[in-house]
Amino acid sequence: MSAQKPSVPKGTRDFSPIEMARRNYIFDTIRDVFCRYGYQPIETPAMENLSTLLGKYGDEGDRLLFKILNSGKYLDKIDGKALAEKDQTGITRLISDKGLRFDLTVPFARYVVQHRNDISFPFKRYQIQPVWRADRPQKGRYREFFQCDVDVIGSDSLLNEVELIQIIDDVFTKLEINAVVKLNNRKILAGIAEVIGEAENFGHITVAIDKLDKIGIEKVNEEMLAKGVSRDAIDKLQPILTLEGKLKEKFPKLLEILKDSPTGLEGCKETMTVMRHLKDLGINAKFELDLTLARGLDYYTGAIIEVKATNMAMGSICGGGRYDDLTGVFGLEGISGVGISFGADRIYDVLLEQDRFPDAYHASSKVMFVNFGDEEVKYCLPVINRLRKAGINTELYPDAAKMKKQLVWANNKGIPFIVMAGTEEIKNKKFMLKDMNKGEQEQLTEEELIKKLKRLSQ
RNA sequence: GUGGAUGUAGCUCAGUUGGUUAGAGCGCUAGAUUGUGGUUCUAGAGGUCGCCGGUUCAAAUCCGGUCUUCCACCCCA
Repeated sequence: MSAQKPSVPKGTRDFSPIEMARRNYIFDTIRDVFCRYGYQPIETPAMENLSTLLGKYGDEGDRLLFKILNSGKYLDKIDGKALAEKDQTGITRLISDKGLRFDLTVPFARYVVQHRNDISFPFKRYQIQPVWRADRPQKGRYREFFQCDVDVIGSDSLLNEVELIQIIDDVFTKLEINAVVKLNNRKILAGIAEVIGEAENFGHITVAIDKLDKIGIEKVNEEMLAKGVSRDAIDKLQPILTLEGKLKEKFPKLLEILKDSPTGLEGCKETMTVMRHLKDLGINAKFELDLTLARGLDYYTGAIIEVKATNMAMGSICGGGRYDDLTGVFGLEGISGVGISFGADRIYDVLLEQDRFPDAYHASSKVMFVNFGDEEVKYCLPVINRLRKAGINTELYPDAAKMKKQLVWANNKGIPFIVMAGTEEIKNKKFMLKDMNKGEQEQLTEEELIKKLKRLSQ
């Protein structure tokens, strides 16, 4: 038997203890903030029916869905004609009816519709789970990654938008990441498309102007022209794209531009209301109106939110927006929701690159007892038990191995304290406590040992 | 899905125009030190050169395919 080289699928990763400690630091921080604002956790299955997922993320999203092959004799359903014509979409529908979830928002909408009778609206939920995308991996882009979603569903109030941005601010303040929150509104974008006379090209226009800071205005114009946007409309768009200045100056200009579009004016008003609240609250993060912020997901209808870490060549670390009709496709009309999603894996990469992980987080147990043999173990075990009951993370090395091996092991594991109890200590009813960082050691009674370690565990 | 780069010891990387026994540092194991780790010294183990095939007397080295990782596009957390 030839040994196969072990590996994990492309774009997926193992997480070792040190990585888990850091990841849990992120999850714990985010979860704490979510709870502080009264959001409640739910979980949904890794897989959903394809009918739930398809058509919610645009064509690109459908392509990136991982599909799960049906069980049983799935080939029986396929006729030779479809195979001969290589009708991939048609065949896929026949052999796969489940897929891995692509995000947490669509499964949440499904959940809300399904459990509508048990939910009292507005419903505030959070959800921290992995999602999967069949994308080609790159820096900060994985095929399996964790999203931390918070959503309010069943409330139109703009206070929800404000609250979500407060949550963003709290999370990144706690994680010590300098973040800038970019805001826009689909209604503003729709209004712009309307006033330049290209309402039907809304999609093409937003996709193109989304790339403005990346490829420049020339290429954006080229792309729009190629997609069938008229020269005249592109000319009209230029002053809007290059709108500069402070918010105070931007909004009056925008209101003037959008004066013939009720939708656009409404989006503008909404964004102004949200920003006014934010200004009054005085949040730490910078926030700005970014008219080029579009976001590809099809279901957004109102506010669009995106967060980037400053000074980092990385995609957004948090994103979201308002969706008015998402539950409608599952048969529950008139329920509007708004939510955001923190990308835990990208936040991890930012924290690692900026060296912002607290050291204390990777510690395992506080103290390890050296194993000298049966007699000594018998002496130590009850004390170890009492240390644990006192809330001190304690472990005993399982084998009576050489002292050196046991100390190296403790050292590698980052255990800060060692207890040695051999014949001498047993005779005196004492314990030798060694501080691994300072190299100092002292003999203590059990009572003193517990007291000291308890103090050091704070 | 499109285009480009990459892969040598557990890790980071050398390796000449194709040539005989593929190296270094770190890590690992043992000893110096039988109850003291993280420093030092000494010794040792560890590689079908990503995988499959081709060219050649001869391939880590050249060619083709494939997979991985990375970069750009697309899109996105």
